[in-house]
Amino acid sequence: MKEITTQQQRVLDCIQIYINKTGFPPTRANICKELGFKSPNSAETHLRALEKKGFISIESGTSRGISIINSEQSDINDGNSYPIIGLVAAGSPTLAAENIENKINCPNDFFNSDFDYFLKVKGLSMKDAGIMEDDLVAVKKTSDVKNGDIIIARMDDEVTLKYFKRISPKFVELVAANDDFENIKVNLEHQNFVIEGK
Amino acid sequence: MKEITTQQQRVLDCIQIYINKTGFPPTRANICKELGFKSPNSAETHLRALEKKGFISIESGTSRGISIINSEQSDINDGNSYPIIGLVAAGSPTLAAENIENKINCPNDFFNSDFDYFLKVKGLSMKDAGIMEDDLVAVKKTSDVKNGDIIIARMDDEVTLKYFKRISPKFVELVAANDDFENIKVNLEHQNFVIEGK
DNA sequence: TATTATACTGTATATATATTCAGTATATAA
DNA sequence: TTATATACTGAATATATATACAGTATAATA
Repeated sequence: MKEITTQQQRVLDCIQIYINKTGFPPTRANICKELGFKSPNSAETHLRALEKKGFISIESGTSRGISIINSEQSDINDGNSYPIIGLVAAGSPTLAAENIENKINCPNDFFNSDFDYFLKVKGLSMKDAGIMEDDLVAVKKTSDVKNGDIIIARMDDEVTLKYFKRISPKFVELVAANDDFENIKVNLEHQNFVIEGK
Repeated sequence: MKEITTQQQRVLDCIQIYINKTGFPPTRANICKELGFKSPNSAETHLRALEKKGFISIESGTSRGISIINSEQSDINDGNSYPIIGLVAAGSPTLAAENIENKINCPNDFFNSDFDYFLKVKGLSMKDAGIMEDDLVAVKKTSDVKNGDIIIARMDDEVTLKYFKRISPKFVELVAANDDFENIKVNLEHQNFVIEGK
């Protein structure tokens, strides 16, 4: 996705607003009126540029045949959509937009409601807790965890989903809910997150 | 909102599907092609009827100027949205549209994927299984259950969420995951459903 | 019985709309 | 310096599209 100019952004916003307001995309003339252009070709060239850069797609020969490609771009978080994040590879920043696989739309008064995003599970270390590969877990960003919580733990550059067990003020054990996996004892120099299960 | 005929419903569905697929509403000709009509006026008259009944609004003189008024009404299950159903009152039909509280939108390749709807939990009888009040459980319509499954059971006019335990070919015990609740032994004259967790 | 709503085919047409062509101007990159 | 991208005006045109008009037929109302 290439850079977008301020004018192109205005046109893109205009399209989104028009769709939100009317239910269907604008014509070239509509865009001109909204943004004060005096020639339909002004809109046309902007649309071509936006299409070339991948922000919209234009159905040729079709009136109002504009559709916005990446809805994430124009996504205002209204509290009902949560990002789904794949378990990231070594060292990657967790919440960088690149790792967002998808968005899930939830009425936010359901579930226990207090979570920030979904995480897609890789591996079967939590099998016996009913959490399987590719399941989604609702994750809340926090470091306030207690024994028995299922947590997302990051150690150096590895991310895992385990039960939390504090052994001493300085040591913590991460317990897998699958006998095939070993438990891990760790010192305390990592971030971690609480979780609500699938 | 007046009654809708089956043909008008087909047209309404067609509009919704077209919008989902393309991002903009169909023309009269588009509708004709989708539904096999041979005259644009067939679509036109249905659109007028739908407008008169309040299902859509039509912007006069505007190409593709159709917008659907109550998006709940025209909801086709495209595989990505599941109804959320409140625990119904005594004896009510479970899947009647009236009981659908809301819809949740999920990419259907997530979760264990094989379920039909969400059910909102009332009461705390499954507390110790991590299922709290107002949680959503993913429910699959089936009667093929085995011991240890968490099931939705209907007995006469009561709906409950319990562990399933078969005692004998004729008797079944419903076990609550909360010591404050009593287990229930039942004979076999009820429907039941399997479940996937919170 | 007459009327109204539904459910179409078929034709015709005014106009809404996309889209091209011809310019002007500015800034940035090769 | 010669492109290339951006950012417009203004006019022209082919066509996509809404929409009216003329029919036919069936079922439900009044």
